Amino acid sequence: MAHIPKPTEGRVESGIPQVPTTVLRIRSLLPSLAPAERRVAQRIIDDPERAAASSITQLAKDCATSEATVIRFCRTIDFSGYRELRLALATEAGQARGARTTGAPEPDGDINPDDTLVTVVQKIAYTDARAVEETGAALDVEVLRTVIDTMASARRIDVYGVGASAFVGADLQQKLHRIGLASFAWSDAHVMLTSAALLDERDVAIGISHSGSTIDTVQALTEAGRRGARTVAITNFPRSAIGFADHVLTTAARETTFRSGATASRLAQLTVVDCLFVGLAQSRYADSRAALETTAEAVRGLRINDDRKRRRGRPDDRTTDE
Amino acid sequence: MAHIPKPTEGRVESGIPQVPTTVLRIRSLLPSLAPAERRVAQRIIDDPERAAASSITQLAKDCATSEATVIRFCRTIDFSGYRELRLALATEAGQARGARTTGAPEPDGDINPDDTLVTVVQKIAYTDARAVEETGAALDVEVLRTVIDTMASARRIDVYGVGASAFVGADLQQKLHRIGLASFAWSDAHVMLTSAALLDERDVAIGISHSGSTIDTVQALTEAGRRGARTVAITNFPRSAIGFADHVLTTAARETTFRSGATASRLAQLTVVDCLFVGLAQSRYADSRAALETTAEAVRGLRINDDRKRRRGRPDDRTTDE
DNA sequence: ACCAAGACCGAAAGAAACTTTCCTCCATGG
DNA sequence: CCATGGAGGAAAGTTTCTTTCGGTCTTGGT
Repeated sequence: MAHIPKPTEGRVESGIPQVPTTVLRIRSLLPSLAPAERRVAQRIIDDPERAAASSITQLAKDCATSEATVIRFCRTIDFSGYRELRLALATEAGQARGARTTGAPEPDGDINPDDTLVTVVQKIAYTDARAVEETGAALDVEVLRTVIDTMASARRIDVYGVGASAFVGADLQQKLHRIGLASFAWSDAHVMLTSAALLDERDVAIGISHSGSTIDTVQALTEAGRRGARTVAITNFPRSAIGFADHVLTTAARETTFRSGATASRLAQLTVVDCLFVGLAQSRYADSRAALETTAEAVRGLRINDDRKRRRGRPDDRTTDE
Repeated sequence: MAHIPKPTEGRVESGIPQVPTTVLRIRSLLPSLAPAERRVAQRIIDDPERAAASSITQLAKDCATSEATVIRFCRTIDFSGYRELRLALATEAGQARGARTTGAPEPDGDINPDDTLVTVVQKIAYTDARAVEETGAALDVEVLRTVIDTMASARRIDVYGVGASAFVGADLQQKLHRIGLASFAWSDAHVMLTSAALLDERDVAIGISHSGSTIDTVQALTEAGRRGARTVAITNFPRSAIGFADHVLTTAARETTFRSGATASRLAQLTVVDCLFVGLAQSRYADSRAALETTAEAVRGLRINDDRKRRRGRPDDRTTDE
């Protein structure tokens, strides 16, 4: 009989449509098998996943034959034994499953009132992840670099945002603070304006607005600009009112109808915040590292060491937040 | 302690890019493992495919431990034994391989001080997106459903979180409020406790902590439970101190060393918040719709209509936030 | 400091799964 | 009618997996 290569031998590593080579091989050898072995083969072809989950004893019984025959069968199709066959089957079953689900192209993203909860979770995770990914891909690194440089040397940094963007602003402020940059986050129209009025050429003001049209934020940023501060906008719509800023960092989130409640948008904004934060921390590495470690040390005592019956070792000491 | 689901139970089976849920589970339980078991876990995380191909004897030897420990490890992560774990790993390895051929090569996640800014942005977007995606894939929908039902009929909902998790809590509170659910978010230890003391059987308390060990949050949630309220935890480490909660929703974020500043973790938490929010909005469709529209209407006036020369019409009116 | 409780872990016995060996059965062709 | 050889199963042999048990090390409480 001509040599039929085993799955792991010289095989093309990446034909796009992955195929269950082992099952195919078995099928092609089917006619040349003895009756008892053929029963085994047939059963595996019928349901490889199930076969992978059975012990050799079980499989032999299912095929009304002996374990020895199964072993012989494994040898016939060029495996060293049952273990190896089983591993190959399990792997291929996984591939098949992966392909199956990957094939189902993602939903329109929009959520219907009668979607099942499983679908809802899938769609949310999908659109949220996409918002993050696309924001990263679309982010203008040159602008980012400029903003980072400007911030690194700023005397003071003001952050404006209302509604959901206020939380993003607060998050940014907290992070800046942790690496030793003086910054403030405001979400009250009056306070924003009064704070902006105190800025000058040495300062930076950052306005966060998904729509780019939030009056309070735009006004505060405008005021900051009038006072001479460098202005930065984080928005999904660079051509909106807030686009006048010196530097515009664009997010790429598409909110769907039902979820008009600022879901993907704030994740996209936070991604930008992460880029700012890490970029800054990196550009001021020595300072940041020290500051991060100091702050980490400070909150360490706020962790529970072992207050309940639980396996030893408290969760990673490294995480210093929340 | 709340039930921690096995890979095959009520869980979302398919974020687009297939996700290795077993490995994710192991990762989330890593900190709660004993030293010897942790070595085993680490080795599996490092190279699942190789682990799947090893016998228990081999694996034990590689980890410089006994086979008994490996078995114990399998039990800790809710497998019936080594065989089952091996099968799951083999299947996932297959999935990964199938996905790899189509997908892009993955960066190694960790950020070095001398990475270029472009690389930094790529890595951030990648890990952030992965955190969102994997959280969605690993989320236990049954638990989510229970939590949603409980919340929908609650008299009042308290949300606890400090540090970065405080912003997530505030975000959740804001969203709940928008669909007409009475809720409060606290981040001050004293206020948390006093608020928790006022809860009873009709109420729900939600504690948010990445590590699961933040003293303030855990104490407040404990107090709430003692008063009879239903308790919910959102954490990356279900076996941590906060795991006592009636219902545990697990996130799947891996913070990298440099970014120990709560980046991916809060995105993962927000993804869970989104699922809660949309799930609730959906289950109370009529009420939510009305409430959403009313609130949207209320903030509409806070948008700029056309205050400068700008191309298209103003961005989506539907987005009602920030 | 000392003891008790309990977590942790490996050695070894026991069970199950896998592999090899060997023997029987049976069809075939001289 | 008998040698021959392949198919297939029983059982012995080997490896892998699981359970049990006891020892060591912490930890928390006198």
